[in-house]
Amino acid sequence: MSELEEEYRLEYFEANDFVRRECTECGAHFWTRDDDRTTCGEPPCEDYGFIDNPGFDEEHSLEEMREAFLSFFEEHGHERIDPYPVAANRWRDDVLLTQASIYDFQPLVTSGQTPPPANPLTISQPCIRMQDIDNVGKTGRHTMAFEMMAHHAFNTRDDVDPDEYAYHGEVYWKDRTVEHCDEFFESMGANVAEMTYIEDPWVGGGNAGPAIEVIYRGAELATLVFMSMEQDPDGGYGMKDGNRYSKMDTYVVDTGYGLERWTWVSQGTPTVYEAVYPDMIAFLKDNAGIDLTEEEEAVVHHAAKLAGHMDIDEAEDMEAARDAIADRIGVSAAELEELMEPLEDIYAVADHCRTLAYMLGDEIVPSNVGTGYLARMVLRRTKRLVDTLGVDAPLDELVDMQAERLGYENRDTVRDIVRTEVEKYRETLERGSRRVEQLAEEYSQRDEPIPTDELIELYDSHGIQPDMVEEIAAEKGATVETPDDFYGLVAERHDTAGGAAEGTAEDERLADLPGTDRLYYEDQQGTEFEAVVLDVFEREDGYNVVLDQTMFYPEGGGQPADTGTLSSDETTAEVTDVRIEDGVVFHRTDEDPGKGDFVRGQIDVGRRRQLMRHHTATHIVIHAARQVLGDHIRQAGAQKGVDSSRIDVNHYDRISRDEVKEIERVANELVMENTSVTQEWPHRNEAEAEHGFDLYQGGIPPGTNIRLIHVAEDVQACGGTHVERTGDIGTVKVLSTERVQDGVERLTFAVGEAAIEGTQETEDALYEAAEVLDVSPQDVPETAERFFAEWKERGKRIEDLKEELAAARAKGASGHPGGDEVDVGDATAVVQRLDADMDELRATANALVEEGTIAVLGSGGDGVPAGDASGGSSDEGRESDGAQFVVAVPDGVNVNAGDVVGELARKVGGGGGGPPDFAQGGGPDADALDDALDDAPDVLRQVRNA
RNA sequence: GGGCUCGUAGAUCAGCGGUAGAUCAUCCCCCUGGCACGGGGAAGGCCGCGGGUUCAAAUCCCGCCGAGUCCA
Repeated sequence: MSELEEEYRLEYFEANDFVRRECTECGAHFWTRDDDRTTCGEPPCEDYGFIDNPGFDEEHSLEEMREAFLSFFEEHGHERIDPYPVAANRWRDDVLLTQASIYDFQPLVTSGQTPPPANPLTISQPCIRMQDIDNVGKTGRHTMAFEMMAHHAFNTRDDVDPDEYAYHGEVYWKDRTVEHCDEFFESMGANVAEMTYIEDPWVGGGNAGPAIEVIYRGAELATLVFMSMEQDPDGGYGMKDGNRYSKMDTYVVDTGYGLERWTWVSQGTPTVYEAVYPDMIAFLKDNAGIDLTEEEEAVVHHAAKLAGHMDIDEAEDMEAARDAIADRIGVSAAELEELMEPLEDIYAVADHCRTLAYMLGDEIVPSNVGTGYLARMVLRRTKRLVDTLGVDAPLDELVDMQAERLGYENRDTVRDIVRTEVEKYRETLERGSRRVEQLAEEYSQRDEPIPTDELIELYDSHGIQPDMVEEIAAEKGATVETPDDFYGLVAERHDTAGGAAEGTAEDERLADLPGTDRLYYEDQQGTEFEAVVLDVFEREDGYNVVLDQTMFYPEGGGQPADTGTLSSDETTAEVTDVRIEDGVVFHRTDEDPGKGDFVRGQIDVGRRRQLMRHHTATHIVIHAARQVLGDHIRQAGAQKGVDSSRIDVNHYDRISRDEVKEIERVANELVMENTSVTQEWPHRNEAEAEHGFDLYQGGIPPGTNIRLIHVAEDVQACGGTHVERTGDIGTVKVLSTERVQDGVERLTFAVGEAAIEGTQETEDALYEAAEVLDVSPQDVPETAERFFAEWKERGKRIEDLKEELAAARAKGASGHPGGDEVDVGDATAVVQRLDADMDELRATANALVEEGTIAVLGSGGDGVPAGDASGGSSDEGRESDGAQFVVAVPDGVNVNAGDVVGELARKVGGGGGGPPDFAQGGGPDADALDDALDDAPDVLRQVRNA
């Protein structure tokens, strides 16, 4: 059936008397030494056979197992490699977390562009698989964090050019891989006669190949993948994903041995967790006060054994599985649940804490983006579990237990981050529950369930899970119906089609061009050069010029392109932009310098110098930020400029003013030391071995050799141009900090002249403010504070006075002067023009109503003279800002104030309205104000009659 | 990177075009032998900032700043 069948006929199998069988249960093909075997051995075809019956010579801890594996492969010609971080986005941009050891070598090594750090190699790689999060603790075998033990060999076919790839020839392939695996497990004391090798072709990430699952006593101990094909519509192999594949020039041995699995198998405990985290589980049980009787212990043990070999990979099967298990043990499902749930939570907590230790230990900073978001999710979930269990140890302590076990050195920072995060979560929960309580009260009063869209809103915008809503709502007597497809509905809200980027096709002439010689690396200070024009491409707004060599730096690594000129004997062309594609540098010019001609290149020195200063300064600022804020500081993005540059760094808190000052101090210290800035091109594996992945602050360059820039003890892989000595930077000034995402802080800074200018600008603002206040700059804060306080006080005083004035006016008005008193049926009204602002009008109207009269007040302006005290604009006086009315009606008088205002406002070309007892309005035509007021008595009577 | 929500009194929030409010906290008074409670009153607001629309903006629209949250 499989087109790969031939691939599995290994000499090793033949030589060792293996037979190929088809599983009578699932139909899979497998290889075994046991002639009588009929099934493949993998659950559900067969039960776990190692629980209470350890599968190896002796019990081993995780540490012992790891060492046994690594030293076995060392003894068999492999070099032991240090693990990579779990944050895979440190060396690749297509994934967030390391999910397998092969991730360490994708895509540059597996494609042959970069040599592996050793060949063959063996490694113990910490991995995190978030997709298993719901199963952790429940199935007995799923963990989110695990170590993948592996041996890898990177091969190229003999018939390819030895120089085409970064490694050449075959190290070993399928036979040796299976042999190693077989021998390793035999050396651990496994009974190899019980082992089966299942044929299970592998497909993933555009690659594919034959693969073998290694099964022992029902447990999958290893997967041996032979990555050798790539997706190709015309390929000769059809794989299970429905695509066609063809053979590649490179072929890679990718093995994965689950360290936790075989530690478990060696111990034969009911669950993997008890084998892997015995200490932490004991601690948590003790802390949560879980003390089972012997009888209960027996039930749990029995249930765990059953759960282990039931196929419950999906969370929704969980309940059915639990029922079935309860049935088989002979207890009620409810009893079993009560017994099992706390234990499951404890298992999950232990696993999650290890996950967090990996993430935070590898310097992931919690945030609402990227890996930081994943870390936050895990942390919050763990916190919920810990609270449910009633464990009173703080979470940072629990995570620290794992961080200590894993040997991390930044444990204090990790604890600090956990504490900060827990506090943030507490605040979110508090905010959230207040919100839910309110909603719950509202809906319980109306006797309605809380609607689904409210639920979605609560989750999507406020991070509150439906089960939490249910809990709080129940307390308030409200009901909630969470739809089954809740998370689907949330996803729908996010369903917006993203536009696909359009690719641009380049001329085929391009392919023939040689890579441009880049003089800016040889001589970073150089500004003039001579070159031959190899080709010129006409573009809409100019020309793309390709030279044999250039000193122009193309945009890259956050450093903008150089500008300048290319001149021949006849013309001088302005270079406005420079780009690099596949090693070819394109100079965008306004004129055609002529193909085949000699040109003299001249780059804009001032611009370049400033860019170089900023680039070197970027390294210095990162370095300083690291020293001040902690080792977790890492560049999350950068943009250099002429006037200022910015870098984004991961940090779990806002950067305080004091920290900014300290960063400036440390940075400028480096500048004043005036140490030389050096570059080197070491082999990447040596560079990585010596400096680690922190080299790659600004992205991962391909190639065997990489360029390193040293500034004092700071080392970064970097393709940019730099000054010769740190003193050339002059000075570094941090202009501002902003929070660009949660967990990502942006530092904007300037160097050299730009730093001085930046400081001067700030000073100017201060001096101007000082001048306005007529005090010395030092006194500005205090004075501003005093003025602001006085200003507020005056505002209040004016309010009070207006009210007093209004009351006095009202009294006066009823004694006639200033206003006309009109009889409107059984009430009297005062109609009055009063050029004052709205507040004053309202106050007066209120005072009149107090006196028992209807108030109809009109204003043609606020009565304040045009302009202000400094009044310069007397040329036109002040344009009238229109007419305003306030109409107020006392209780019990049958006049609708809104109608009156509406009618009056219409006469001045505007509108108005308001409640029946107090309405406001106005219009632009102030000249018609008096006429409108004259008509007011009629309007009042009309409205009354209506 | 994208979506959504929120910035109003010291705190928590209501108001969502028409006179800025409630509760708690604060201060004063009453009740009591004293305290808690209770009752009465007062003080406390650039309604985040800046534009726009409108006769009128806390309220509608746009931009910025700040905070939160979900997804990749």
